Amino acid sequence: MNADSSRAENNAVQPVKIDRRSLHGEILTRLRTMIVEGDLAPGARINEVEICTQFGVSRTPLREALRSLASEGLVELVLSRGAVVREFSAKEVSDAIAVIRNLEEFACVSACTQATDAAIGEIRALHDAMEAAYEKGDRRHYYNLNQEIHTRLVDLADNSTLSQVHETLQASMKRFRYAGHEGSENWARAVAEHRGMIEALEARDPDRLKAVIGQHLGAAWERVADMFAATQEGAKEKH
Amino acid sequence: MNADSSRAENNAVQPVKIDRRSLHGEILTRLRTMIVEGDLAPGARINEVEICTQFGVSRTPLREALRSLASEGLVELVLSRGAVVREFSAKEVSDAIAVIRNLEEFACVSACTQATDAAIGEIRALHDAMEAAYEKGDRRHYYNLNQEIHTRLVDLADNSTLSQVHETLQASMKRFRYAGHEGSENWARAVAEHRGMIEALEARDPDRLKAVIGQHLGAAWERVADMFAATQEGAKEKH
DNA sequence: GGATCAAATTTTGTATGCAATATGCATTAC
DNA sequence: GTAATGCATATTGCATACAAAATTTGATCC
Repeated sequence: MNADSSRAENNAVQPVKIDRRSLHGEILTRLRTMIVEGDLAPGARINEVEICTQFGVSRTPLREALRSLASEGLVELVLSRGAVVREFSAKEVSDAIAVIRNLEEFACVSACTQATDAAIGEIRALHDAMEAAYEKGDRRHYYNLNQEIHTRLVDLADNSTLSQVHETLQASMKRFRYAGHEGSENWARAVAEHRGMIEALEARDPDRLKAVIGQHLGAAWERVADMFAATQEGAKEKH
Repeated sequence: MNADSSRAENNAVQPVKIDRRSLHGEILTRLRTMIVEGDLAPGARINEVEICTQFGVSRTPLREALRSLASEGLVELVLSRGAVVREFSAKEVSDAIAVIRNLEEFACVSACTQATDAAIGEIRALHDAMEAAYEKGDRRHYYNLNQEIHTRLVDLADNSTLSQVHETLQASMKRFRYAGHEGSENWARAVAEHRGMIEALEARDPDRLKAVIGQHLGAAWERVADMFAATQEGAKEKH
């Protein structure tokens, strides 16, 4: 493959840096993914030794990663009882989505005025890839591209604080985004909204972009609200 | 009711709720204060054993606290080189203040529509106390009340995510807020702006409140920008 | 059968120990 | 005098050890 030759070229120009990642950083990433993707159920207690043996590390770096996750709001720390995967109430999800929406709307203005054509082109490419994933019914790929598009859009505003806060919140809400796309008509609508987004961005029309994004995330919450309502009925039945 | 009196009695009889705080939580709070108030200089490396002996604890809970601070953005972790107090460039401060401003403007609408009179009254009381501190020239007290007012204003929106993100960002920028009030005319202007804020809030006029807050935080950045410019000249002289 | 309570077990929180990496310093070569 | 090299020290990252707290178990009583 080409990869080899290009790697060789890179070697000549820029000698390969040795990957030096810390264990707690690695664990942090893996745990975050596990929580966000639902491998660890909300409300579940995290048993340290269990995860440790699973990951093949000691408790020290794991605990360090758990503190970071607590700061991110993905787990709660209870004294003498360890870490618990955070549960979100309907209101908490609604509130978080409202903040995400506000941040994305805020990003619109700078994005439309100061983004380069190249950067917008990249997002368009991601969007097209996402539509392709939708056509194929490849949910996982679709979700990742969807998330990436929102991240990139915010990045266009060139505000590191904004990007970072948005990224953290988006990650903590990923679970619910997934849920909000259940049902083919919901999914179709979400794709259509996204198409409107990319078009408004290409037109560099901040007001239109704001409106589309606002609608998109407003609708996202409604879809999730339905899910919460359904879940609560299930809970009632249990009672 | 009995509950009240017995609670009061309990307070007398059981003065101290047995300290059930974790060490790392305690350390986290103390370190955060030290960084935010400038006891630890930006760019300074944090020597673990030094802080440990100072606090009388072992390295484990300290390191856990450092991970949390890293997630909050107050320190940076460099592999094999430990934690460094985060330095903010002028752009980073500007960006962060812009996000804070956006969040506070977002809070205005809900605050004006759904806050109770009592809650607004409490903020008015804080404001009056802050003005008193200003008259007395009590900077420390003034700053704390100032910060508290912004926190409470955001809390009025009753959005826990919003409150939490705002609190974290505000804390990380506290240092610069302090700096922005240097010079008596700057200080006086800031107080006047705050007076406009509380009046708009009492009038429950979201648009006016938004405008005043926007102006207040816009001005805050300008004051800080001056400081950064001055600092850079100092740096140039060193060169 | 169910409730109660104490011992046994598990799990967490903190301290300490050890190996790997970084830093500072002296020595050498030029 | 300066740059480069090797060695001693300091500091970090992770693993382990141990004490305190929580949870489970099971024996006892009603």
